Amino acid sequence: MISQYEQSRQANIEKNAALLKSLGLDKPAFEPKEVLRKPKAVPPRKRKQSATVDEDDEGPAVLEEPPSKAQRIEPQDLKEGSGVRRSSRNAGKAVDYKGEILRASLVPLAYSSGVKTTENTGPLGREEGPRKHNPKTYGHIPGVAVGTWWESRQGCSVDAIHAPWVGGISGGPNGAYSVALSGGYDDDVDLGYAFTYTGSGGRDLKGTKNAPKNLRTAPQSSDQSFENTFNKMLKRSSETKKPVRVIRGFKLKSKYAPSEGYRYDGLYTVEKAWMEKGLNAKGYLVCKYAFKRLSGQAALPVRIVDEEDNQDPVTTPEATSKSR
DNA sequence: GGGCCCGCAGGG
DNA sequence: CCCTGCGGGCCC
Repeated sequence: MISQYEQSRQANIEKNAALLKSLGLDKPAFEPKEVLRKPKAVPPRKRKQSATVDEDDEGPAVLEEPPSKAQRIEPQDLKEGSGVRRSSRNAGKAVDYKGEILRASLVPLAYSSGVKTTENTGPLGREEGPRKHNPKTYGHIPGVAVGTWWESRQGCSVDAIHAPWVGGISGGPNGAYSVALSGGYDDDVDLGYAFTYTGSGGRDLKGTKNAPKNLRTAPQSSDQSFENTFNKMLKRSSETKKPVRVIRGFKLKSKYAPSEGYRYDGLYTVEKAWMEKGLNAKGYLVCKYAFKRLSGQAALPVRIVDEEDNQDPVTTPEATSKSR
């Protein structure tokens, strides 16, 4: 039987999906010529028109794509790995179990997740060190290709793709610079080329005086609003239509989520901002946004969860079996 | 698995 | 300085 939570979730997902459809975002606005079979000379023109880097345009962001065939990963590997997706910072920690299998099949995993380049490794060969670029800019970051993958949010920050280590939204007066999709809200819909996103705020991070929490994330405990700094920035994005960098994380429940770590998925615009009842016990209001992927970017890798079921609103295997 | 605490980057 | 936030490590 279906839990109450799951029921509400499905209902919200349907509403979000309907909204995307009403905006014409239920299917790609373009035929993914991105799915290049053979790397016949990448048309140099298309990068210029849409995936444009705002104002400054030094070093056209590399839009080269990872080998497309490598998008598949062994289904059994994925299954094995699904229990140990904890961002793989297992160094020095019990390394036994399935983690090793993950490690062993690093190549297909890397492709499914994105590509790790030398550009995003710090001086120690890790995801740390000083920034070379300013994250407070709109559009691509020079030298960071769509599909670039990091083990943790720190790497995204160092490479100026998404500055905050925790926060989902980064931005300024003319709109958001970047957002992170990391499964914080279970009723967001992800179609890859479009998705719905939930704003921030309305969570009780500090607890009470007697029971201080000092958390970084927490359940919804009040309404969100567009007065919230970050929600305001995203709303602004829907007006200015400035491109927003998007990263997807391993916690996201979507077939477009990397199996581990975080991946840069390129530029999107915010097509609409609205409010609705969120997925929480009291039905607190949340700010929602519809994102649309700009054309002419490298194809998104797709997780093969099941040979059959590769439908759109994907729930992870464990999510379906678990009730709340 | 869940709970807790922490550093950190950003915005005001 | 203050506050926040779709992390992450650790301990149980």
